[in-house]
Amino acid sequence: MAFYIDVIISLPLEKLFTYKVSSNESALLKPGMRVAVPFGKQKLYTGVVHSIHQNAPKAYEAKEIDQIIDESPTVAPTQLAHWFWLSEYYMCTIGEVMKAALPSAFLLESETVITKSGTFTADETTLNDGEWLVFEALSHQPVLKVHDVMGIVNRKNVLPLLKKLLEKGFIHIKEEVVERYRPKMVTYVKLQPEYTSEETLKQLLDELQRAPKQREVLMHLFMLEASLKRPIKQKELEEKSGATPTTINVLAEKGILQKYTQQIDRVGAYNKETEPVKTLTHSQQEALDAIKEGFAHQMVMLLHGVTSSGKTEVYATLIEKYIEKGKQVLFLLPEIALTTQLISRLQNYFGHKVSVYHSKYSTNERVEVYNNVLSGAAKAQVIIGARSALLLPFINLGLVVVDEEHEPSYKQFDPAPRYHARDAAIVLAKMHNAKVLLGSATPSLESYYNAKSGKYGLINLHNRYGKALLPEVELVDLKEKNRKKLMKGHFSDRLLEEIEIAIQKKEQIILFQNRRGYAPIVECLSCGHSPQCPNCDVSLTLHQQKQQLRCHYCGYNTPVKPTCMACGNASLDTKGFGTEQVEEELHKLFEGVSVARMDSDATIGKHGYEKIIDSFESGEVSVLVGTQMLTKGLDFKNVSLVGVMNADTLLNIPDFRSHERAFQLVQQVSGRAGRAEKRGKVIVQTYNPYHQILQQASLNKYQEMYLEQLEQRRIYKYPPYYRLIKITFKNKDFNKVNEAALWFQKALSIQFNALSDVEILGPEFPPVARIKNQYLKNILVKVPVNIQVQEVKLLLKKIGNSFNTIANYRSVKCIFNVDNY
DNA sequence: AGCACGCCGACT
DNA sequence: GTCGGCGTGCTC
Repeated sequence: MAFYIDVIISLPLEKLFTYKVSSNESALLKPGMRVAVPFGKQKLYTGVVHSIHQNAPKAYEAKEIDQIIDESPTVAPTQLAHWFWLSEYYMCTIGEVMKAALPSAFLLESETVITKSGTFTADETTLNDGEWLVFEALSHQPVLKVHDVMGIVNRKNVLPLLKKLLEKGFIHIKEEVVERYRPKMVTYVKLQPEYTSEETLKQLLDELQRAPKQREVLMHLFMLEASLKRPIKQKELEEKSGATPTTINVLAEKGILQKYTQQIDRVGAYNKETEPVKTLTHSQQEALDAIKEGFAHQMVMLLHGVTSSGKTEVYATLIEKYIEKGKQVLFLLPEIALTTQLISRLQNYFGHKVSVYHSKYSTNERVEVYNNVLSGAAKAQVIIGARSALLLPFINLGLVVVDEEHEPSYKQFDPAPRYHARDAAIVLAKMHNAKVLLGSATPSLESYYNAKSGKYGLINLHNRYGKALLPEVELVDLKEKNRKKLMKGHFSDRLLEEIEIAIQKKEQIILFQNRRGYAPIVECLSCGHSPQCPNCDVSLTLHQQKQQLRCHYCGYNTPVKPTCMACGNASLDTKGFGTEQVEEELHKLFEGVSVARMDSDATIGKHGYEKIIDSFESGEVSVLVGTQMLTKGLDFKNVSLVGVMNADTLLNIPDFRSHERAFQLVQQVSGRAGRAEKRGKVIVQTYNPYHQILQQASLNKYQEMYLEQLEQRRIYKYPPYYRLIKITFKNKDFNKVNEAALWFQKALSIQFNALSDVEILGPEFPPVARIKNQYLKNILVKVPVNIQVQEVKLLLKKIGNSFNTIANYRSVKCIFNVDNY
């Protein structure tokens, strides 16, 4: 009896691959285990077992697997099912899901290793230059990797060269699989037991009279042991005593010191005291009770709670209940780096039961969290994480909390799978029979609609915590202020007055401008030329501090020149403004007031944000200027004024959600003002003070906004009435993109003639039609909710497949983006 | 995706 | 004349 397994390989390929296994192996294997399999000519890849069966493939002879990697499954059964849902719903391959879900250390790939042939009799004169160089290199180092060879001959395509060398018998080539996860080991030092008595010790120190350095090391070791009363790391000892590793090694060799290593968790355990969750206020308790009651007959609950209403405590109390039941809890956040405050609050409550997971973690750190979740370890009972935490191997999920449910960063855009973490979490929860709590001060239209239509439960929490009042929002008409000459730079008199007041009261200020750099456009007043990115269809943004012109799409940059590059005149001007300019104007207008800037330019490194946040929190900085990232979950007690420098940039984004987003953004930034007893003040500068959305945002009229926007969505055929699938075509050749997109559109309209309710828009160029030298064109497919999207997707796939068979379009990338919002 | 096979231009 | 470019096809 022959046994076979179907295997997922982390490549963008539709199919599963079938391999032969022995009956012994088939007994050992379970779905979700990793196997190393030969794939293609020689490479070994990591595959995940999908199923074990006895159906021999008919069209080909199955290869045998190389080896079984796992003793128990790396992918949990529910997780595997969820992978398939993701790949189907978001129209990507199962391999792409696998690649996203497994930490890269789990994905072993073989590497070609080149060694010198031991018994060569070949004639060296038969070698050409490149071959000679490689051969030479091998006499200096025992092994070479393909990558090294590329460096040596300074060429990319080196495989033919290696093949020649192999044929001539100069080298050996073999494939090696390396385990990439390395447990973190730390070396400790201690005194050998025989020297621990006072007598022997004294004797020892005397003996070392003539080795002062070694003696010094020992003295420091005693001191450290006495003061710290715990094992001493070799690193610590080196630092404290100023000794080199050699000195310590000598002592170890002499049998005086003993070195030993221990495995260390990278994801540090939280070892501070925890404290009980704060007692809930009356309205918080009410909300919590309603949520619990709702969960009795509803899987998803939406908590609509104004900023500062204390949603976190409600979450925490609920989470506690699920921990007590021994369930795993997933807490999703939009962008982890900015939410250190929330994380530390939750860690404060749940201590070592909390693990954090996000994309800034190294692959080794990820492996540890992954394994902890898979084994159901206590320290990973509560997972706080961004989008990708959803892909962890939960085995016993009880609750998912999605905080700031409306945040667009929950949707993954670039590499497939292009999933929405909130939606995918709901599906995952369903598979686990778990509950989902969505929370937001400004719920997304889709979620609110689902709540209103009874698909989700809806809970309102409309009292701010304590006595805090909602801030007063004032809309300032920039048109009028300009006319009356009441502007100083980009500041209106009203904003300046309020800043003055706040500074005098020693209160803090946040200014919001959703654009980085100094100015988005540099323009020559003589000839009208403005510097463009050579790789993208955008103007270069001026960054005054770095004296650079930068492209925000591809990272291209060039030094600022004092004169126009086209006509040579020194008549350069800027258009528009960014955070840098706001910062600069502030310095001029308020001398001696400390200003900090928070945007992705100012926050380099893993802890860049924290530094800025800390200095603002401590009161060191009085004014914080920043982009989007300011709106996310930051709580500052002493902020009394929030200024939105220019709200129009939010309204003019060409997207069907721009109004909803503008409302959310104004509301969210407003929420930063006046958290404690003081009533905050928000100044929104705009050229359209009578714009509905700004009016609604300033008066806190969510309901009104919701109904109005919903009506717009109905009229213009957008979610929640229609589902959207965006198809993007991408190629470096402008004409090819055009032709390909047009072909696809034609094929679509033929297919959907019968189902005339499906709408096809485009092909159209996006606002930025070329990025990194790739031209882009989009087709938007709108599917009314009464039509099965699944069928539409199948049709799209079919068209996509025939598209790929057309030689001329083959090089054009065709990307499906389901729910592209 | 990656990699091999296969057919055309710029160098010895 | 070869080396090496990238278009085409396949991977169990």
